[in-house]
Amino acid sequence: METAPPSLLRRDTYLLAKVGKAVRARLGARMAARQLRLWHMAVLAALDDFGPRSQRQLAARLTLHPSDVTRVVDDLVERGWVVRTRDPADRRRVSVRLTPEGEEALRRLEAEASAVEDEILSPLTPDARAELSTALRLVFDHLHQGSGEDEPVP
Amino acid sequence: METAPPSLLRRDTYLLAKVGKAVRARLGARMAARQLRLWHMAVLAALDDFGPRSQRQLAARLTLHPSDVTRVVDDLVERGWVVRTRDPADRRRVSVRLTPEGEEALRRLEAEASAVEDEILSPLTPDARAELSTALRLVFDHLHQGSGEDEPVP
DNA sequence: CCTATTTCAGTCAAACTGATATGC
DNA sequence: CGCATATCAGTTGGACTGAAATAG
Repeated sequence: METAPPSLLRRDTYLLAKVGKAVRARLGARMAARQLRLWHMAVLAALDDFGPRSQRQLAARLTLHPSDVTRVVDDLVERGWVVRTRDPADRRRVSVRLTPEGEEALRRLEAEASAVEDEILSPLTPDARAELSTALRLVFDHLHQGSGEDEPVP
Repeated sequence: METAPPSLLRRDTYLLAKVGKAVRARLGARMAARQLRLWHMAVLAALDDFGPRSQRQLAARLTLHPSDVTRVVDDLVERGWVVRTRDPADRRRVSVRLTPEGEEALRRLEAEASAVEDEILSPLTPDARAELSTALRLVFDHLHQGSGEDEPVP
């Protein structure tokens, strides 16, 4: 491959954007091989972590639009990986619950994610990889605090 | 904001994808305020680094589709930031050259990129930031070697 | 009445595909 | 003729918007 412009290669913004995109592309390709997308795994993971949730809550947790949660859950229901039930306490809400088959599917998808992770991060020593991990987590957490120019902090 | 599923937060793939997306979104928003997109800056940077190039070469350097290079260069010509000339040696090629105004524009865009970089990476110490930078570069370079299953290497 | 949740239909930009015209 | 380059038109999947239907 022709090398990219050096002035861009020196920019962490460029590298972060490109590496992030590559991660999405590689994991996305593995999901696509199973006729799935990344959001399917995210929804399964959320249900596994949090237990049954309404679609509205899933949307908030995953920063996914509610109208898209509907479609993703449609697919998961069709595969028998989750079940929808009306919440009796508040019949507007649709509670989504993971099935045992859904758990198994999630385990397989997590193995794919681990494989991509190992592949992408293979040039790093274990130490460097651990430091990258903590740095990314710091940066990620910072994104969702009032730090940006958009949200005021109480 | 509601916190994301812990099992995803532990994944470097998730963090990389999300941070990368945030970088693109923030820088993209600043570019949009100038009626530009990220590719406009990338093309300017490539011309500044490499000197005049054909559109085909720009596409290869930036991993951008040739048909999209045409449109991006259209915009840049309209602003007087680049000029198109037929290559006399091979009249199929369109040589694109940066103008002085284009250089000035690039300097301004680079300042925006630096601002986003500082904002995003602000939770890191200078040492941690330097290590992140080298780690990202290692990972990025590794992406474009035969390691992936997608790209054949000549 | 007003708000919350889900769902559906439509929009919009980004990335890619295909076809064409031109020149090597 | 084959192949490369640039351009144009069209397609596709992702993320968002707006409105309707139902329930609190």
